[in-house]
Amino acid sequence: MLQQQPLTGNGPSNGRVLGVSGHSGMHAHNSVRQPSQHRSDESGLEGTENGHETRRDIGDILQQIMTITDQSLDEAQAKKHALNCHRMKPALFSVLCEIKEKTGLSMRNNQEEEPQDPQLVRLDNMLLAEGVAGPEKGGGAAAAVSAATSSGGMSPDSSLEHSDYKSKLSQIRSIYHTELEKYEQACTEFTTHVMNLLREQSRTRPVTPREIERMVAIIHRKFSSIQTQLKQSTCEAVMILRSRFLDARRKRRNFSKQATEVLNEYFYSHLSNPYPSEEAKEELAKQCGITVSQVSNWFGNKRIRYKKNIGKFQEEANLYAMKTALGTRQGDDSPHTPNSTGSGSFSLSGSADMFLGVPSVNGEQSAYQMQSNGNWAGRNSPPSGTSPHSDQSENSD
DNA sequence: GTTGATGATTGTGT
DNA sequence: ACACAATCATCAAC
Repeated sequence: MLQQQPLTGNGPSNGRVLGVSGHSGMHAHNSVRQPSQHRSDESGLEGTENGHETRRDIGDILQQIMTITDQSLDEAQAKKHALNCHRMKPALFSVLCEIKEKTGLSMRNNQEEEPQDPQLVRLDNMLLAEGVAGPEKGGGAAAAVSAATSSGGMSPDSSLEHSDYKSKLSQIRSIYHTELEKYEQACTEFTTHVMNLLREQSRTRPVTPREIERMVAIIHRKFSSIQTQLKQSTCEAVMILRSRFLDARRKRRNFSKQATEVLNEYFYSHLSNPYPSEEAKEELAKQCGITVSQVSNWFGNKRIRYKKNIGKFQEEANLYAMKTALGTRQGDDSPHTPNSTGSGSFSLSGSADMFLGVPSVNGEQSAYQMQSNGNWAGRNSPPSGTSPHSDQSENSD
């Protein structure tokens, strides 16, 4: 790039070689003019000096630029001013522009506007959904809470947990916003600083608006990657919080005694085919104050556990069979039962009654409720269509 | 603290 | 989509 010119050590008298007025360029080590050269043969760019002279002149300027950082602030400022006023400056500037154009093109190809990072979009969406990002006091948190608890019955202390959750969430939220603000502020400050620098530099070297733009974009990219990290850790914090407070599995609540009773009554009174239809599930859910999916879960668990250890459930089965039998004889004293036993074309005859007189504990007696393969009889028929609640008067009141 | 009960989740099969 | 089976995580009694 820059070829160092041989220094002649000719002394301060050559200081005005740059044609710089006043005090600048007076130092010996900056004077590179050869004594053998005559000013008269100068031609070249301005047409007043010859080629040799011009080249050396350029060399002088470049040399001065190179050494400008070694000088004191005042000296450097003075030199800068001198350089700006130098007659060669426009020419040098245009050369620099040309070089820049060439290198700039290759750089530009490398980094055209990249598509938005999908991960960042996901993070943003999540933070928005959780109520961390987005408008203040948004319904996000509440929505998240309700979404998380929709699968389970609202327990009495749920509101207390929610307030705890909310306070923790808002804590995260405020930290997130503070940090974000800090980053943004730092980004703005740094951008301004860099832009000022570039503007300053544009006096001595070509700095295109596009270059400034690119520099700003680079800065923003860097800062946004930091912001992404912030978002990521915020998301993690929210997830942990959620799992801690809202995971239904963690906050399992036993169903009320009454609800369990209703479910058990249905189960044992439909033991031959304990697969409630969708409507029956809805009805049971309503009666128990739980969701349909909880009813499904309960029946799923009950079937499997009953099947695994019929003996253990024998007593319970007898109890509910008795209840059901009593209920049918004396009228319905258990208003919550699906009450399918009354005209049970299918249920009672095949289930509840039998328990009253089948004491065998090892479970073999139940083979006639279940098929030999362990499946319930009727399981293969369409579950909902053949549901034993066909005759039940669900809206008994 | 241990243990059995229980509601929920997950993976698999149909 | 639903059921089953295994498993997890919590509750509740001791």
